Amino acid sequence: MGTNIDNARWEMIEAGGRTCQSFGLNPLFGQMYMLLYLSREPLCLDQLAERLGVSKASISIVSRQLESWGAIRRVWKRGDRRYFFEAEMEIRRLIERGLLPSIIKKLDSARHQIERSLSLIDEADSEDAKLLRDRLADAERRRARLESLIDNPIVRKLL
Amino acid sequence: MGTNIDNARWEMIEAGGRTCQSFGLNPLFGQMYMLLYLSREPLCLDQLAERLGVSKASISIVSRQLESWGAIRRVWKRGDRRYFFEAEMEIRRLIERGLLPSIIKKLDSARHQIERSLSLIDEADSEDAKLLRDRLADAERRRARLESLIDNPIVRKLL
DNA sequence: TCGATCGTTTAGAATATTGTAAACGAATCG
DNA sequence: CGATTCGTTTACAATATTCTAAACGATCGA
Repeated sequence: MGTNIDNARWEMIEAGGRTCQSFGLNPLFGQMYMLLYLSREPLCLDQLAERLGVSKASISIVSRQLESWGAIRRVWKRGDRRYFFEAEMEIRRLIERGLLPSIIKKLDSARHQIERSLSLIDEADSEDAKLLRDRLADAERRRARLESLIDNPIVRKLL
Repeated sequence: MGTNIDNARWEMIEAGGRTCQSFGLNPLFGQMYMLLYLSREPLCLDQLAERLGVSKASISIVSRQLESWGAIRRVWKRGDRRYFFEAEMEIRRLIERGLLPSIIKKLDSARHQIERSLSLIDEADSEDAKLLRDRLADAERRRARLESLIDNPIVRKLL
């Protein structure tokens, strides 16, 4: 009956890959996270490569990216030179360390761009300039609303 | 002083492209939406192609995708065979028609996959099966939480 | 110190995405 | 009706992404 378990696990891994792909990411991100998420124990690079059927080089690159997002963690076993990866199980930490910082960064860069474009037309007084100013102000209102949504304590709690 | 206005607009268009790119999307989506968002009047395919410096074929494909997401709208001028596009200015509508449906679809497909994997190991009773069941149940809890977050009236209002 | 193991880097192959020109069908107008 | 305009489709070129094998440096143990 091991086959059914393997199938169930593998389908989840594939689904994780497809989900990542649908967000424009390398499917390996989702596959690797899911494999670790469903694994009893942490896995080393070679195990990850073997089970996902890709080279160790890919695993090396993708795993460091996943780690930088806080989605997986590096752990050591004493007396073993290798290191192992385990999935971050606390979704809150994953969101707070990985997702939110990147969104906040984008929102910040958007604010900078809007301000910069506004300053470029500071002295202009044409109809076109007025329209552009209006639209940029509107965009800034949208942007600020999103920002406050993220900071909202109620929303934070729900995450 | 038309140059400064053009610069301000073009920088916003480029920023829109970069934002889309950072989400793994074709930059043209962001560029095109931003161009329409900052435009006084709706623009036709040829105008979009000319102003963004790409072929009409690309515009044709990308515009229909944007339209299907509810990000832009098709409008007609009487006595003109061409049709024109304008940006959807109501961010709420954009979220409700474009973003949320796609998220809901993903959450739904995730639920299906979890259920399917659970049913595959229905009869299994090994330690591995138990662990997998636990993890899948945990994943389902996460998923359901996200779903309820989207449905939460407080959150809906904030959007 | 030598050989083995481990993780990383790199050069380039394989693949997927994106963009174009040209062909096309449909609608419009003289 | 032709001729023209408009949007779409298609075949293919350009580009970007993803993956691998091989080389590499570091570390450990014999």
